Amino acid sequence: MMQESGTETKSNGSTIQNGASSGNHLIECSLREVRSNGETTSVEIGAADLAHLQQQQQALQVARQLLLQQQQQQQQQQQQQQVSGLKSPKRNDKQPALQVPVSVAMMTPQVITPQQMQQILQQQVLTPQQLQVLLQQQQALMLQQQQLQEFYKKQQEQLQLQLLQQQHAGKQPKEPQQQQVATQQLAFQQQLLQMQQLQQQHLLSLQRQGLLTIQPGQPTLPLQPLAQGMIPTELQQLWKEVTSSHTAEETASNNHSSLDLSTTCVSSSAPSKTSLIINPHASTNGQLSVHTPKRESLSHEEHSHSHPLYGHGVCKWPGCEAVCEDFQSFLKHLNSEHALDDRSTAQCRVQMQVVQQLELQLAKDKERLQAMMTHLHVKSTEPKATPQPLNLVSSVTLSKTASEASPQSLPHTPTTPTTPITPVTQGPSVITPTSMHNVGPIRRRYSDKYNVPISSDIAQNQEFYKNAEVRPPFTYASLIRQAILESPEKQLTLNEIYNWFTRMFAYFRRNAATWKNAVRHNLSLHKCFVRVENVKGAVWTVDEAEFQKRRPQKISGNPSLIKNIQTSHTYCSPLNAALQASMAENSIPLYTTASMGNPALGNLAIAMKEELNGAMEHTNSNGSDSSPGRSPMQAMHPVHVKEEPLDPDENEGPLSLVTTANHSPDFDHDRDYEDEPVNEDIE
DNA sequence: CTTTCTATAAACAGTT
DNA sequence: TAACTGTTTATAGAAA
Repeated sequence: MMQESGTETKSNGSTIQNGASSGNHLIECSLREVRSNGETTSVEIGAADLAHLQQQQQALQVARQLLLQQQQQQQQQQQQQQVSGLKSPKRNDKQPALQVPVSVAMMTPQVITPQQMQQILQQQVLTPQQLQVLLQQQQALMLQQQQLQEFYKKQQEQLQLQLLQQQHAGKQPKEPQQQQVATQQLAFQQQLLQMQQLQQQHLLSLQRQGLLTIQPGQPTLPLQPLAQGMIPTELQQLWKEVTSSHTAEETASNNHSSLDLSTTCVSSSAPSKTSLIINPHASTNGQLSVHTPKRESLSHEEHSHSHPLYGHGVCKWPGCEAVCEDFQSFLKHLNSEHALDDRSTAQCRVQMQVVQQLELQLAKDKERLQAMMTHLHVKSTEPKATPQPLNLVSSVTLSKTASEASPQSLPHTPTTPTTPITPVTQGPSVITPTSMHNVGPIRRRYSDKYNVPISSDIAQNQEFYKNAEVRPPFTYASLIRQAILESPEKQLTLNEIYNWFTRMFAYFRRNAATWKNAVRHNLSLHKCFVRVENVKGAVWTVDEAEFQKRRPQKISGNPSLIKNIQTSHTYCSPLNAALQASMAENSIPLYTTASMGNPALGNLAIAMKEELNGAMEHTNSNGSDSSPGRSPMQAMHPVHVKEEPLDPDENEGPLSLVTTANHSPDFDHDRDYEDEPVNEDIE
């Protein structure tokens, strides 16, 4: 395995070196060159950055190990739950006649097969209780942020008024007023601090539960950037404004501690002590403040927020919005309408994906910010994330070689897989694994994804596939074809195909021997792949007609998924509403940065719609019928989504359609974010 | 139960 | 010679 990646870098290294010998400015162009060659590498990294990168890597490794441990725990729990029903997976011959399920053997720490990893990644199994808790936490935090914003605005108005009054009334009554102002100011600041703490805690808990991995780039102090990232930038700026302006006017006469506070807060998301000590309010209710977030201070309408699913007399359950006069009726409503059933479960799943997507987004933006700051302040070039064989996980898999293996594989800038990470499941598994998404036998059959065309799926979930080591739900043949068709010339060498795989899918960054063999095997086996002798050697092309011949076998997603969707497909509309609502009211306001234009969220929605839609079509055509007629989903998509406005080049289309003359080398679609080419060394 | 498709593993030969 | 590329065979699981 290491061997494999070693050889890979070797072959890549040669091309890089060619570039390197050409001049000193290579760094700024090497990326492009390399990419256009279809090479995947990050050798263009400056030697000065190695230390930094290694730090990052170590941090990530720690995070990953943590994650793996949790996943193992989860795995074990699941296995305990389903010991009986286990289909013994593959390679039973290696097992003694006892018929010990292979998975039991895999419970051994540090030993996780790729299949298991993948399965773990895809399962997303949570107990409803956990889901509830997580979602509540999340929503509570968001509510708090909103509250704080509102509160802050009010306070700022008040402040302005008072300042004006002061100016008009002369300086006599200065003291009491100013003290009042200062007190309010402090209260506000303290709330912000508390919120930060809460967010930190929340993030930490997410991390612990495996929903979030530690971001690279903050090897030493993960907390600080995390907290910063969680604060809406607007809010932060406002805060800064007010503190600076206020202190500017005030410090002359008044030596209140607001200055210290503000500076400490702004510069480093302050430790809790300072705020608690300084703030008089904190001293009164400080003991509780950490765990019961500053509700007291928000006095008004606090009841309405005592439950994250209840606000403004409306049930906040995604897609519900039922009006509840008081909290009691809300509780009643909650218990009756949102009890634990398929529907709620499905909604939870959606919500979880929303949250995960948001977290992924957040991680990206933080990374981006980090890169920007790094670029502006330090000279460092933070060469982001050229997809690189991520040996971390695989080395963990290798258990023993892990410790020594990773350090030497230098420029891994691990892109962070944050999306589908399964937290530890615990408690009664009311939801059987089979009722959840993507659970299957360890060796899952990955035929082409039901109905969802490969190119659109890849395009839409590009980030996901790049970062999460999840096996793409397409056959090797489909993937190879996609790789070839994406290339400008519609032809690729074997090595270029390899590189496409590793570039596009984190999953293919390990076990190279296996999948490369499979790729070769597929190329040889399928008539649709034609080998063409070229000047430089041989390239592979696609015989589309042949490929289409082989097409009829395109069905089937995961049966469990479909079953699950089917049971809940009548709720598609609410789900969708929930998704949109979530994005509208929660996420978007938080992302005031460049990520606004980022299609990731929209893509999620689309992908999920497709998922639902595809599954439904499948079930409908399956004859299972059951009055599919008035599914809300069909109202939304009367016809199956062949439309695919996002990507014209589609499977079914003739090859000529696929030609994208404007397609610059095969990675212009990476624009979305991916690998910050921060390499511009302007010195 | 059979067939087909796919994944995986591996042997092997030719080429670089 | 070793690594890469390409072909072929065998086996097994999944799905139709």
